[in-house]
Amino acid sequence: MSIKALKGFKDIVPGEVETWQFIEKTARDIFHCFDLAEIKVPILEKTELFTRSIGETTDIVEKEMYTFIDRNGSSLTMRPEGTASVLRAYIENGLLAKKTVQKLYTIGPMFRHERPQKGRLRQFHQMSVEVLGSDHPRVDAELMAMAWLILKALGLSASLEINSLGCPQCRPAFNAALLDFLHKAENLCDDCRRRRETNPLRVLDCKSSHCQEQYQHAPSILDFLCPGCTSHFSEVKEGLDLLAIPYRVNSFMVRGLDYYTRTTFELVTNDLGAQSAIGAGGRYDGLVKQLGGADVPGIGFAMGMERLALLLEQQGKGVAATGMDLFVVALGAAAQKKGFALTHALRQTGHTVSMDYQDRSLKNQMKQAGKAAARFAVILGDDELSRGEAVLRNMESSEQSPLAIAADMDTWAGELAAILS
RNA sequence: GUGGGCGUAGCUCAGCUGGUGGUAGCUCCGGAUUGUGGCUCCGGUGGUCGUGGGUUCAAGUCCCAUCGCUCACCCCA
Repeated sequence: MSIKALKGFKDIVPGEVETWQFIEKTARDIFHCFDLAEIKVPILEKTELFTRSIGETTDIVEKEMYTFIDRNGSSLTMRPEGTASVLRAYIENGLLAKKTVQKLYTIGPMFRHERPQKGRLRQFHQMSVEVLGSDHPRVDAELMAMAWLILKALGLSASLEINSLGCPQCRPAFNAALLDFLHKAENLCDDCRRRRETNPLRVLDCKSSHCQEQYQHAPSILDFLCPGCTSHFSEVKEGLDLLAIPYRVNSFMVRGLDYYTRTTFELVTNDLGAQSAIGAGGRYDGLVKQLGGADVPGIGFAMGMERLALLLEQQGKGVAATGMDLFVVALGAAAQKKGFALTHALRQTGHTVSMDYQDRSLKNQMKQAGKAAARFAVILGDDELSRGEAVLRNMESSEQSPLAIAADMDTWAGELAAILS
């Protein structure tokens, strides 16, 4: 039995990778428009970084992390999300001192040891954005607008749901009211009874229609927000209105990580099976300080690249590989040598060129040229060579014309390059 | 961690109440066209039926185990 990739780990092969490149390029272009800078951070960190930021009692930390003991005895973890690493880098590199508001993005793999299913892998990829140094509500609105633009540029649509989780000042009162409500509620499902004790906020997210019915009368976090959080939230909404970004307030929306404060949001779709979120994020004003940095507010979000790629493929918007400019068809030993040199010379002019080295039949080489979606073919045979000529074939129109071979290879390549451009 | 579905050629799949693995489609290679791709036609390569046990005269088919994939729960991007 040959060795296979690990469960939940996938190869992204030619034919699929073009769609990924499209997603990444589209996002990078938009990130650039919003003046974000890229930051590349390690995928391996000390375990403590994640337990401190994500929260000890979250599912991620409790049962999903790829954690192992290093040779020197320290506990390391493959990052399950991007924010913690980026904030660590932000603090460690003193980026605060270089710019009061840092807008950063990073793209790369994340690791969570879950059971794989549609749109969910153990190694998955996110494009994530962090804006550090401002708690202005327009930053929140701008970030959501940016996520919205990326989806739009990809030709996808999703609905934006927003909520506010309040701050350490106002959330305790809500938690108390919620707990009180939940303990009075009757006939909660088993999951909700369990969650009521572990993470009361999560209960509101229950999918059981019976539970949801009861939660219609649950206290809303929005009624408990302190004046500061209330006005912040309404300014976020005003910001979205100013940019004409449609959204829906979902006071039941909760996030899976402990560090969120105030604004949270999700971009949701119905087209991904059980998975609905293609992007999500929120504000985390206390987190930088909690990780040992200055008291700097921040907000971020991440988009799941597998999910974006899945949606694009599903909607027939996948991206095909681009064809090559020229395929060199060579017949016979002398022509092979000439073609080999021509191929190299043309590549140096910036064109995509290929040829076959197996000395296959003309028919076969033409077939390869067609399959590679080459725009042109140059046919080099012994007859032509002896006359100092080759044949240039336009693969789409099937028109052919003789092509004089210049004595100097670079000259010839230059002439051909001009035709290709 | 829990539950459902599925493992037959490189890919997509037929294969009935057990009775010799399919002229199956696509791909690949060759030919029709002695030097011209796509379309068509013809031929060819390609299989430990996931693995290991069991039942049987006989197992791709039935039973058990195991591994893998997949969907869903939980949770999440």
